Amino acid sequence: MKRKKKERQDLLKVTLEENPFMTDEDLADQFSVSIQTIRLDRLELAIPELRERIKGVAKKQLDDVKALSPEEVIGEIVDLQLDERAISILDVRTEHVFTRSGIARGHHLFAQANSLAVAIIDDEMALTQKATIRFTRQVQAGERVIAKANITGIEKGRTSVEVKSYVDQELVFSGEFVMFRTTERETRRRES
Amino acid sequence: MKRKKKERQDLLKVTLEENPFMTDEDLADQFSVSIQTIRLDRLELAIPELRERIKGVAKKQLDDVKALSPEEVIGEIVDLQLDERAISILDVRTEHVFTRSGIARGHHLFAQANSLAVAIIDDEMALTQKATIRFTRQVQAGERVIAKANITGIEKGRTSVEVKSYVDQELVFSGEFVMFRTTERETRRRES
DNA sequence: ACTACTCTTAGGACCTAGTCATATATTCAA
DNA sequence: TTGAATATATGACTAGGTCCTAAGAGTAGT
Repeated sequence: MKRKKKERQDLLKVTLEENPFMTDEDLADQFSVSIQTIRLDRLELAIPELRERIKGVAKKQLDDVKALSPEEVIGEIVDLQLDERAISILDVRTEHVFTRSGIARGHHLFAQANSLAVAIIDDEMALTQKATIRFTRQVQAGERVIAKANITGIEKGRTSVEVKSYVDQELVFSGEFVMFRTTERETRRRES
Repeated sequence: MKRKKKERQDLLKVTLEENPFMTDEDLADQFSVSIQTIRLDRLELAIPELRERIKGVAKKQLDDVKALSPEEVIGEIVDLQLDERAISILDVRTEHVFTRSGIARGHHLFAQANSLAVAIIDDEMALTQKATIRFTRQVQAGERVIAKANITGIEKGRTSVEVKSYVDQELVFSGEFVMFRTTERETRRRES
């Protein structure tokens, strides 16, 4: 019965995915096999023991606290022509998506676009003043989003940037950003 | 030396808060006392052992994922009337701001507003389809942003949400979100 | 100086949820 | 029926604790 083992292991995998807190004993009970069999299964599937499992989950949790954006830019900038155009890449991973649907949360796509709009500005500082955005297609985990920004207009203190994001040539996001720029003569130096 | 013990225990507490992964042995080394002393300290402070600690952290993580609201949302929701209004609070900290200027990056304010717009929807799933946003005032680290969302219109499959964010009564952000909603008749149940 | 007290350290028995290695039993398919 | 795959059993060992008892160290009051 080759199928029996395979079946059990598949089930074991998903079972532990949605409830990592089960001991080998619990699992043995559930699948009506011996503890040793469960251990062998885990070994074959390279699933760590309970303690390591929950340690992993806990570590992730702690990382998530920092989450959203330690770096200055969301996504990796691969091309940058100041005051002209810029391109960045964002690999959508599980932490970017809704757990239920697997669809990327809007604010990550926005964050990528917004970061790019900031980066493209050739000035000391750039802030988003206004934006009109459109999410045209859902993005799943595992997909790579390429955002392309272009300057569409420069007036004194104000710059318009258009950002279009694609997954495989397909438009998933577009936005029109109005950026505010200053030349570092802002109200600064307020130590308190 | 009554202070010595108290001091150590206080330190122990904060140490474990920011790094729950330390064993008693690690802690004993750090404080140059015996393991037994650490155990006594934990006992007095009612701090559980390593395994229970990380189990707690991990459980929280998993709950958050399941709960859909708390951690899926940027900012803490303090009021929620489904399909009516919602309020969330975001404390802007150093990781949210540009290191140069100390001004909050737009996408965090957007993320808070977007999250709130998602949370307010009384349906299985909600996605942002379109948004027009405006950053009306810069937000510094240390400030508390209160976002208020109101439903402004519901049609079948589409809901308009208005979000206004304030720091001390002062408007810092406003946005008009068009949300897409579905009722969980998604492709699910694929055992393989 | 002696006692009283808190604090600290030490030791042993036990626990859980494993590890690894070895041996035996069961099952199935050729 | 025999051999390979699969399953189970057993024993020795581990980390990171628990709980309990006992004893030493430091300090204060009388």
